[in-house]
Amino acid sequence: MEAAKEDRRSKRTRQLLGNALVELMLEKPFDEITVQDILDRADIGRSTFYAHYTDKENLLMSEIERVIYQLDAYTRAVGEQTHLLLPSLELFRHLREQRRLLQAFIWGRASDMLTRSFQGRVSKIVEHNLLALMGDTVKFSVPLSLIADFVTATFMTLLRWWLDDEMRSTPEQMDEMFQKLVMPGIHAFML
Amino acid sequence: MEAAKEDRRSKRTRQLLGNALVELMLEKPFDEITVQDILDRADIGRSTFYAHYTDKENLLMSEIERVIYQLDAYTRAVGEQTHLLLPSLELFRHLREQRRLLQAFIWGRASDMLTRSFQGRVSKIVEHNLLALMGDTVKFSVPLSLIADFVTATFMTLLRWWLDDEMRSTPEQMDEMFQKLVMPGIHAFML
DNA sequence: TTCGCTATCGAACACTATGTACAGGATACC
DNA sequence: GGTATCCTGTACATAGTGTTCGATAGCGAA
Repeated sequence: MEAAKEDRRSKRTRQLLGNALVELMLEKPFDEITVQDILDRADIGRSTFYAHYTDKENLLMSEIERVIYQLDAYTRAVGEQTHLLLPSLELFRHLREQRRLLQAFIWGRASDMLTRSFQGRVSKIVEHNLLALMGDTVKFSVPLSLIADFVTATFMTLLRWWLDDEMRSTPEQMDEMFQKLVMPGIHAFML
Repeated sequence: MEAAKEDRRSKRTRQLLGNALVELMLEKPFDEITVQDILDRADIGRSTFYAHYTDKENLLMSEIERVIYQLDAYTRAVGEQTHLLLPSLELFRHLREQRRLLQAFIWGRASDMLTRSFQGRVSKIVEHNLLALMGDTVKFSVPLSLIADFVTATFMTLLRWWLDDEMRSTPEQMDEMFQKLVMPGIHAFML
């Protein structure tokens, strides 16, 4: 929406730094990675790094935001489907393309930060769809936020399991498992 | 079972350091806590710290292990109850007593490490009970490890939600929610 | 192509935290 | 009371962080 004009050099630098971090996170945990490591890998000068980011953490966050943004754009492109709590099939399909990136976060022990952002985003979708889905006719005997957390956590669990299993299952199979695990539990709380 | 004889001084030192860390984690995230902070809070000399622990992380881990150990001892005392996947009611009761400690881990952003250890321990219980519960008569259409992960993740989600909600619900209510959320989903995968 | 602007470079620097070493004093154990 | 063990305080080497600045190179617009 803004920053339409970014200097080629800046863009290049940011990309190099981001890629370097991801590569390194495939090799060792995030907090064992030093700024110097990133600099060497990206072949970028020290002062340049600090011209773009305040921190290692700052760089990590900006990478996370990129993932979330793409995920967001994707779900928006897919359109609203209020017949489901989550467009889970589409999400699994989309995330399969991001395997390398997701793996980096998990190997790099930065999965909790990813999960946190993820959780925030996915929870919103779930709450929104939950409301739209049932108008005012259906109520729950527990807080919506808890339902949303449950749905999200299950999704994340499946995602992690999928990655550990080297993504052998198809997105369709993952989606089926997800629906089967999650929906019956939720129905138990409808009034 | 071993190390029955530990010098009073050592024990005291370890306790002071552990408590100091927990106190500090109630105030700020773990990786913003410096060894010096811990030393000041515990009023312990620098070299003494390194005589006991190699690291900040090392100290954290030993605190986590203490929690897990207690949890383990508790569930063992409660006895095996194979009519359930998890002695969840007992766990909720037990964990209510540990509120301060749990809160420290969550506020201190060290919840992922706690969760990891927790997950490992709880998953074993679940897998064990799952097998004992159904002998060879019942099979699942998905790997047991996935079921275990699902159960554990849901438990952890409820636990986190409970803490965020300042533990307003009773252990009994928590247990009921847990059972309702988890069991229907699992039945869907029984063959 | 030229010109002005901005990003990058690299080296130097101050600062903070880490982990180690050691000698002298205190405390626990038997 | 004697001895082993732990604690203390200081000093030090090392490593990583974040900043500064003058020089250089690359960009984009006229």
